[in-house]
Amino acid sequence: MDTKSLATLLFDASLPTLEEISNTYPRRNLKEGEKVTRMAPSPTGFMHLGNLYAALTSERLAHLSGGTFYLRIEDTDQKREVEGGVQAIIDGLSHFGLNFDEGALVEGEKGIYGPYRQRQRAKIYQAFAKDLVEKGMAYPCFCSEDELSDLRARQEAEKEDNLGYRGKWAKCRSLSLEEVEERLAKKMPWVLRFKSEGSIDNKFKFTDLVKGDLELSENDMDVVILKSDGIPTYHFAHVVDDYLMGTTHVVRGDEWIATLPIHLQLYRAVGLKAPKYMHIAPLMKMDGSTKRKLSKRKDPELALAFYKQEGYVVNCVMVYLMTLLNSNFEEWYAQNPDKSYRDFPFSPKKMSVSGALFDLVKLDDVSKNELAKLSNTELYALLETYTKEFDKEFYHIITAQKDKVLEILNIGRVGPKPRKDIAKLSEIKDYISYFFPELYQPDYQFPENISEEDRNLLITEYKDIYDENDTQDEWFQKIKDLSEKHGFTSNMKEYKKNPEAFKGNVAQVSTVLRVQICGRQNTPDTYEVFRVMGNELVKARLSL
RNA sequence: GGCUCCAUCGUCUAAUGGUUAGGACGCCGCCCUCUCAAGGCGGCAAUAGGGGUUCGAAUCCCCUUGGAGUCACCA
Repeated sequence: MDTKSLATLLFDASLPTLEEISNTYPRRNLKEGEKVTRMAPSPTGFMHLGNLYAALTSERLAHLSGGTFYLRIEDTDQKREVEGGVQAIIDGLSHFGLNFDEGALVEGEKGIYGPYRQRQRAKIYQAFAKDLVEKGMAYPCFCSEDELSDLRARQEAEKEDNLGYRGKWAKCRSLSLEEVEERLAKKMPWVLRFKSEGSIDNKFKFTDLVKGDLELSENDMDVVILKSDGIPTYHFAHVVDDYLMGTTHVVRGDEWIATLPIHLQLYRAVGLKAPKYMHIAPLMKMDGSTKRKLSKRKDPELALAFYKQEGYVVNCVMVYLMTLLNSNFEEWYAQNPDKSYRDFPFSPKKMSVSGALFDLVKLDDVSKNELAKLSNTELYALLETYTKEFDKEFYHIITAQKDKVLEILNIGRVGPKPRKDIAKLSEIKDYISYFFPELYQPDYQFPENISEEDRNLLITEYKDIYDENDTQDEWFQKIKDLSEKHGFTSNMKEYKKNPEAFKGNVAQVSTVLRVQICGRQNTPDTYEVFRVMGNELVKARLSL
């Protein structure tokens, strides 16, 4: 077979030479230990927590080493592409604080290793493919979809363990130059297949930075490297791009381990050095009684957009993801509560080899702790941004009374043990609604052991004695006095010993006042609440 | 089904052949307390099963079972 002629037959003469290509893509000049990683999504317009998790791993690895994190768009499958998909990816990640040093932008791109959109790199892949054809390592295949499914059917009938276009089944392997010419003349569509010399019986060892030592079989399938539209498959594009763009560490989901032998084989064939690999375990989710990896199609509630909409604060989500990423992060963070997750000495060695279940309850706990660290002004700023996008009504209310809202958010926030009762921004509206007449929806559930008569008496008398200038001690003394006056003890210990001796206790009296004024049974410290609420509103709500 | 990987409380995990199998979340109880949240103290809760190797196994080996992933002109 005259492979040079075959190559000329198949490819445009205007393709750049490999030398020209390597001149356009200089090797990166990296310092010792400096890493270059990338995120390489297909622009399907949908990102979920699992994508963010993988992106965070890549980003941390690069930036902790002083290296580069870039974005490459894998748009080789036009069918799956969604309008605005690139925008969704970039917006999603930048919302969560992950920024790219180079690569695709919504419009255009930055960096000298572009284009960063694979479809625009068609000629580059074709040049490498042509070279493989010339070397006799790739060949055109004219098999139709029907022929391929026939092939699979025959293999299954023969109880073949390894299905696929390989060895003796690869009939286009043996096409002569004339036969190829003839089919080309008939305008038959073709794909380019890599001619595998590997054998499934040959095992080799491979060291993955996360998974450790793996024993894999050589690939023996003649995989498609260029599709009939001249665009490469993932396998080929990955090999070419990650070399040319100088990726040092490929971080990707462990579903790629199965095809790793293909990639290593292709690297050898094109004569380029393979990067290091980190195959990370995917985030899992409970589906009925079994767990499975997060899916774009099945788990819309895990979309990044969903978390934003729910008001999960970026830093909280990131801290939670870090706890999943490195088992020793939590301990480190507990000892360094004032540091950013970005300061954590993340290590691939500490990554889990099997997939972790995504735990919303734990995320809430992490979030409450994080939000408790914020000042009232910081929390207000987050709330303002959030409500502006997702709750216009509330946005107008809080911006019109910003000082009041700041005071409300400050209740129980200062001091060594700040309240931890907010997990996400969407909860704040209900949490503080009773301060605002326009949101107030009282639910009057009074203590059942206090008669309506006593209750009304307590409320009416309290209205007369409440003074917003009282200190906390004076304030509470008044409530105690009021309680005692009507037969409710202010001594909780006494009450516990002998509840029958009293009508009730001061806690119940306080609850009456809380419910009457706040319209609910649970609030922060009512002294603070009443004070922030203001004399006028407190007195108004005490008016029966 | 073939191949690859994985297996410690419900969940995330620690324990590099010698620990009383540790922590965190959740749950339960008690304390504190004007309610709630927080906080403090305590409790429930795990080495999938079976064989080896060894003075000694969660840890090393084998088998079984279970789980995940993958077998496209998708990535």
